[in-house]
Amino acid sequence: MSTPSITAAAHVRPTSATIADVAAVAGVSVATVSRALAGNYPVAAATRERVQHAVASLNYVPNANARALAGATTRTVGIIINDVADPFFAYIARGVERQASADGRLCLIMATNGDKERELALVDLLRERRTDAVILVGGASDDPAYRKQMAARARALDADGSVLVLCGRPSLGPGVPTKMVAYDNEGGAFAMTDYLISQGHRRILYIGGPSNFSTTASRLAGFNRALAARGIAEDPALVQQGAFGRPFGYTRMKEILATDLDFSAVFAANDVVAAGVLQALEEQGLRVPDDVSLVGYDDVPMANELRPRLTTVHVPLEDMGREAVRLGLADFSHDAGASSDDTLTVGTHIIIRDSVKPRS
Amino acid sequence: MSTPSITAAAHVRPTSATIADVAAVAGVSVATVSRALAGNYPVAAATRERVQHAVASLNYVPNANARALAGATTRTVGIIINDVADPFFAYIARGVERQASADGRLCLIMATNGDKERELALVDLLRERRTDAVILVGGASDDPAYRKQMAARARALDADGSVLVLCGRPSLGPGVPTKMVAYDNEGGAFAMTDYLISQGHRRILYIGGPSNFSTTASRLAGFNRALAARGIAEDPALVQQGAFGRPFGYTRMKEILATDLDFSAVFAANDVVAAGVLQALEEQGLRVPDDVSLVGYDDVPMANELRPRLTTVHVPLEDMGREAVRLGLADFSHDAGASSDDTLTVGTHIIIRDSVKPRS
DNA sequence: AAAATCGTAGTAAGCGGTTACTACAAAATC
DNA sequence: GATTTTGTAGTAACCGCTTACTACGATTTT
Repeated sequence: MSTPSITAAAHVRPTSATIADVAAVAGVSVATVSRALAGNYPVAAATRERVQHAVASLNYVPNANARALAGATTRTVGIIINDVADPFFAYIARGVERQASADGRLCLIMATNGDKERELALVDLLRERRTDAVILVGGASDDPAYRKQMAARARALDADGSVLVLCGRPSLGPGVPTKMVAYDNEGGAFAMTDYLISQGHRRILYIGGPSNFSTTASRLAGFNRALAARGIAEDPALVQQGAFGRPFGYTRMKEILATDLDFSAVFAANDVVAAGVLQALEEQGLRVPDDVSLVGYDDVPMANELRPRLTTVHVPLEDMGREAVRLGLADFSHDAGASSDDTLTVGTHIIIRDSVKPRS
Repeated sequence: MSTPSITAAAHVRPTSATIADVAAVAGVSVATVSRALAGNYPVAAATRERVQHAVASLNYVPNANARALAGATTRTVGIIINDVADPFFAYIARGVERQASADGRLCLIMATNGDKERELALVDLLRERRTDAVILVGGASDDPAYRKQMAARARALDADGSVLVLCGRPSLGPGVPTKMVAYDNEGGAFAMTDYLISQGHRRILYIGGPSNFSTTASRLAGFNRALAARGIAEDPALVQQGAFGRPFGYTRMKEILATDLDFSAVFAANDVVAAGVLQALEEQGLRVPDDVSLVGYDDVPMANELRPRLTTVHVPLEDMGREAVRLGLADFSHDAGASSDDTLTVGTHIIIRDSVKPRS
């Protein structure tokens, strides 16, 4: 780097100017510097100016770690998602970052890649950081052992004066101290399925999403409820679970096309799966929507770039992220007494584009 | 939350167990607890076990802020990007998160939304946090005042024992202590332009990217060099700068189509702009690639979902993020003496898909 | 003019860790 | 048996800030 040390010099970690240095230069006490900078205590104008000069001349910035240790907050929120580059998570993360930033917070982000053990470990890492809130995003496993462990962490965070916010995932059970921002997975799936049925489709293939995963379960529940409401029997062959992700949609659709399964529409568990399904269909010479209708879920930007443009369920991802932060920081807000609600549900609605046609 | 306080109770900030609590429970000194946990100093097996029991029973996790204050590192890297949800940045961020995580670091992420004042402020915020490295991603303004200010921050970070890593943006000048991971913008644009020319295109419209922005400048330079190499004169009317982003591509293309400008191919400054251009072309009844050829830059996943699938320049975004972290943490690695190189350039190459046809 | 009030600034006790230095049995060496 | 070495563990001094408490000259009040 810029300052090559003399060969014989012992390794000395370079350190920045401290508040004591500023105090020395300004000729005041450290308390005065702290106050001049914080502005929460009267300091004479002339003194304040001397301090500011010293700060500038030393290129001083306060040490946030020391500040966090002495003060009451780290001014940080943590967010745990599946994958930083997956648009579903990225849009929620954008909302989190924007709201956190608006609240003067910085944002620690980390990815689990779908590994629930790792998720637990990451929550612990965030607990070490003493973040003001930790936000857990996206569907969760329903494994009881895992749920128990996560509940324990929720209690620990609560005891530490932090909050665990669940964003788009189910409750950890009654009495477990968490806040939640939920969205209507079941209702969105119901509405979409009902729409497909209204277009004359009766054999609808539901594809994607891990089984025993909260998001999948809700969407599937809405799907089945819509079927039942219209008096259509469930057919296990028409429900193909497995994973989220484009490759899954592509591969599983290919496999199905190799069988003689009969269906006129496909409900993909999310838009990304739908993209994979679309490719498989295309490669088989099947046209969407003329030969088969296709819908997705989430309404990520890609849905609008696919051809045909994908009919899907809109989920206000960025808003969810914002709300998660609001909920998490509610205790820090001005009127600390005001008890905000602990859970908030955002709505979903279907967006009709070009990928569905009435069954001929 | 879970433990509603009794109405009259004074507000007491809940605090977590400390190392002193653990020491008391285990019946040892705090030093012993610290050592048992760090494992960098011999502790009798029996003692270690008592400590571990105490830790478990108290649900103790060490306070990372205190640790950072007393120790030498925060085990954190900071990354500053334009937009969390933009795939270009999201993929780089994914690389950063993954490598940081592999190195036992957490990742502070923040977005500038393209505001360079904000970018400067964010670097200061990161300096306060004493992160091990701060990574600045994406093209930068060439405004001299801005560059001067950023250079000052690079020096400050260096003096603090941190590093400023520039990822995909030009140097701040000789002597400014930074590390860099660069990619060959100029070369990629040259190769792509040359390819278009080889397909018979001579009037190529270059569209998108802010002027006086490093990324645009390099891509445009490659574009012009390819033209020159083939003896084609530059035509100012064929260079349409302005911004990145889908809306810009759409709007500007619409405007151009309202004129009688002649061109047979469009080189969009990036894939997202290309998506907007594609829509404008479509709406005008122009078919790609039959009526006009279209190419992009970056090779984000969306490029492969467009129809026609977009021919574009591949940039190894995730790798760039990983390398930025490697470079930034190089001083922390095992053999601290080994001076790794301060700058690294990753290659780009063109990906031929379906959006270009030879000019008829 | 004495007393009370006000505006400013300093002193020092934490916050929760790490680690250099010291202490002291038990084991090894002479 | 006396001395040195070794293995463990304790003491206490930081790291860089915030803030309760104290101090004190200048105004006001009585």
